[in-house]
Amino acid sequence: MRQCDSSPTSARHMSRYEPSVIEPKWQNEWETKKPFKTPTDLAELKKKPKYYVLDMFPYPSGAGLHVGHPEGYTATDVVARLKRQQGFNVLHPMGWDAFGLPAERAAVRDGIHPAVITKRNVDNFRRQIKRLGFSYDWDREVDTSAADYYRWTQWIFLKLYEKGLAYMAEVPVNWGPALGTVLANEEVKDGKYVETGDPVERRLMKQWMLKITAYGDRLLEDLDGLDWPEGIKEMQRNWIGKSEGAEVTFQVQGTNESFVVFTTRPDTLFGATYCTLAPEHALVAKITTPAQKAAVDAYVAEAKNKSELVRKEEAKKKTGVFTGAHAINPATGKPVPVWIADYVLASYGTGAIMAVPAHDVRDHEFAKTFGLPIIEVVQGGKDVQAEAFVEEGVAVNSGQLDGLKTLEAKKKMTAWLEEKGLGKKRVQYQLRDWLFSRQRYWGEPFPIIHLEDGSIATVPESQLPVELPHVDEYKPTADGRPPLARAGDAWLGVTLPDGRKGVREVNTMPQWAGSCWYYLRYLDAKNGTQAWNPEIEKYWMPVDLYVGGVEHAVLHLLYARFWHKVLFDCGLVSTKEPFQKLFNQGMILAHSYQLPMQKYHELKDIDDRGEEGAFLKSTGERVFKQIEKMSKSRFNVVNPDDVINDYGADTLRLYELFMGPLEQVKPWEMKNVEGCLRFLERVWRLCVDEESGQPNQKLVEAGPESEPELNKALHRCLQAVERDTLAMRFNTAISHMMTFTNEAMKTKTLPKAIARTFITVLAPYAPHLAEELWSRLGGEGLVSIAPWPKFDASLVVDDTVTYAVQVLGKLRTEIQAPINATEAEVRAMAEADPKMKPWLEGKTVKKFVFVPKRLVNFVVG
RNA sequence: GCACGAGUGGCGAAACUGGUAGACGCAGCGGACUUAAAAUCCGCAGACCCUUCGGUGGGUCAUAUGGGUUCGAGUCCCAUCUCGUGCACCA
Repeated sequence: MRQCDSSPTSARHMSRYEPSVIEPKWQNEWETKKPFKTPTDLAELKKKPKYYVLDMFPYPSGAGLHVGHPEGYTATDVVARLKRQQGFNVLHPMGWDAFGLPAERAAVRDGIHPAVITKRNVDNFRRQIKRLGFSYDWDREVDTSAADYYRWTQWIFLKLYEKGLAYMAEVPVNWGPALGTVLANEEVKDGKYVETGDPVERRLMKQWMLKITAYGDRLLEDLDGLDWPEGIKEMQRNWIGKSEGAEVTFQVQGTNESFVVFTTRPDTLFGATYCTLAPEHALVAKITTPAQKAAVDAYVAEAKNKSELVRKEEAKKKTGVFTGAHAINPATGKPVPVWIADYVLASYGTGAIMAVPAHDVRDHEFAKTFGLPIIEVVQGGKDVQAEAFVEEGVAVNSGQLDGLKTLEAKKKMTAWLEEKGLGKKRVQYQLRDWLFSRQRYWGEPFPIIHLEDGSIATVPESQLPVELPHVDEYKPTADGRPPLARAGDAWLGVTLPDGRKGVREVNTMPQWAGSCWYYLRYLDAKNGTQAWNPEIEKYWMPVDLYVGGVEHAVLHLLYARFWHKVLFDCGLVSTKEPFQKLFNQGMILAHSYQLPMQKYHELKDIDDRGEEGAFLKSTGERVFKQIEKMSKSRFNVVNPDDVINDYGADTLRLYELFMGPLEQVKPWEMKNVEGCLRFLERVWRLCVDEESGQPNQKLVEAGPESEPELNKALHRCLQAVERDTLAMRFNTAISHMMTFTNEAMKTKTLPKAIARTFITVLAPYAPHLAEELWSRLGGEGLVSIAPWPKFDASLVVDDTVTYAVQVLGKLRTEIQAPINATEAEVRAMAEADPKMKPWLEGKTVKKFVFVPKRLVNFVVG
């Protein structure tokens, strides 16, 4: 840790680099002069090109920030500052995803209103974030739990409802009888509530659903035009899970009953030797023969009770029971047995499959287990009795399909099925409709009224918001209705203008709702009459750069895209996609110290002797040192407040980015933070004489050409920083600034023009230090909005370059050659080099490789 | 099991479309300044071997492992191992 000379009498003290003095000073200056305030006037805006840089806004938890949060925020801030200096109107806002479960739990526990808890947390988050000196336009701050925000969330819900995309359905939810409430999936493990161990059951409840499946195709197709990491796009594609195939109807032998299966391989219908229904399938009870009833009932009951864990463990072995019934294979006309098995999922497809053991791994295992026939219908594999052949091939044993390749066989069979009325083409998605209601207090109320006659009325737009009512407690009611049911009749009861009476919806929306459109509210955050002004929306959208954690790869990004497309269809936004470029930062890990018995210890209790190992100070016991995700329970959370107290915000910002590539997972090393501080101190000393506090005597009023070599280094630095920053390679951008500083240390004089230009370049990364030096060096106004310097292309190239001279690909010597030397000239120089003599003497050069400005290679015989 | 990503000095990492591997920083070592230390400044630094009075000169091996393509591979291809992340019988 840094040793500070705190003696007030020391002259040095007053003139050394003191982040704790200059950082609040400049933050104050920015706060009052508002250089980062983005114009709201459209005419004003249109004078400049736009750039919208967005951070995924945080959920303000009670724990406060850890150093992982500001990693992405620092990256976007550097880009925002650079773009601003380059003359763009930059939109760079911050806000709070403020509804959510933790605040509600705390409210139930302590009897405090969740709004109070949330405000406390937001205030703390804002304070911590402000200490890093980010250039947010704080006048656009949004809070999803504020009534003037969720008013518009409700308004968008009405749009969804009007388009028929919101509907109510009976769906299974996690019901905790002991708590009288519905639980989130994350609160349930092994069929028990994680906190108390009370059992949780699946129960059907009437819930609001959003028809995201109606947008499945567009959500899939429009991924192609986005500048997103390929991995994230792939995860979304898998999540949507589009597969094309056919539905086939099977008649149950000797009855009027039939069932429909979904298959992606209609070409293998001739090989379907049995069918399998999910245990939950409605037909199971009807077709089971009396002889099999006991066994089937037992299996169904067991499957119902099987916990997730048990099913995972048993995933390898196939279980199932014969129903006693047979179905007719429509292709062969022959009866095949109908089984039930829990490897068939009720929730996917039709809950029934035709089993083709020869060409499906799972069906093959099942057939082997129960001795069912395996018939090859696609040629190309090995022995299908031993192993399923799942690839494409040529149809055999398939009547009219014989000899066709898989693709044609699929088409022909589908056409045949359609012609005979036995089936049809079908596209199946894994994507399900979105369960959109929660039985919670701390969320957006639905603008919905349930009328006495059972119909649904919406609250008119003019009467929004439907505000959260006051309730005596934030728990469900005694009879298990959501907390909003505790609100009095004054809130619950509604009489429409036409005299009809009804009751308000008591469910609330999920946390995702607010985050689905916050990027639009930032555009026009103060608008009291519209969610946003359409002209302003046209100017700013789409988001040019969106940075956040990979954990939101699927849900948040898919839900937001869905809403955006609906808004697009309503003519309310001008782009079909909200986020043009997406970048995921990697997680920051930290060392943790753990005794063999799993107990974690804080760093302050540890004696870390490096290679020797780490030991517990109190007992001398050896502890394991490991690198893990930061978490409270591992005692390895690094708080940015502490880092700022010890090193300053500029050092923290720099280290966040210098650690390594932004997208990579990497460990926090306190030791390396010091290196960043040292760099900033060097920059300080370059400009300020620590003895006197006056500008360093090295600084001269001369022009940049008085130190030509340094000027070249400056322009090289300029070029590299601009290029690397815009490519989001911040770590190398910083290293180039370090290299320039090292050069500047060596020269006799430092022309002020050079120093000022360098400070302008440093400004996006270490803005407080840059402002202070800028003002001390007589810069005009704030460096944060000073124009970005242009590098001189003629200065970044040397007149001579170093050529590597290789023989058979191995480096033998180096030579200097003029930048535009010809191949023949360079070859002659290389051959003339005395060091080359032993390598070339008596050899014939079979080939000569010349790579301009880089190397030559003699291929000798 | 499947999908995706990643393996480079003691450590975090650089290396543009195949072209001098290890920039920059941390830790380390030597020197200067100092009564001394810290800080600072200057310098050294992949491993091994030969050579030299020497801080000289030179060579070999090195980017997880084994092959391949190429004048030339950290980078491209094949196989294997390890780690991380996501998904979990999706018909």
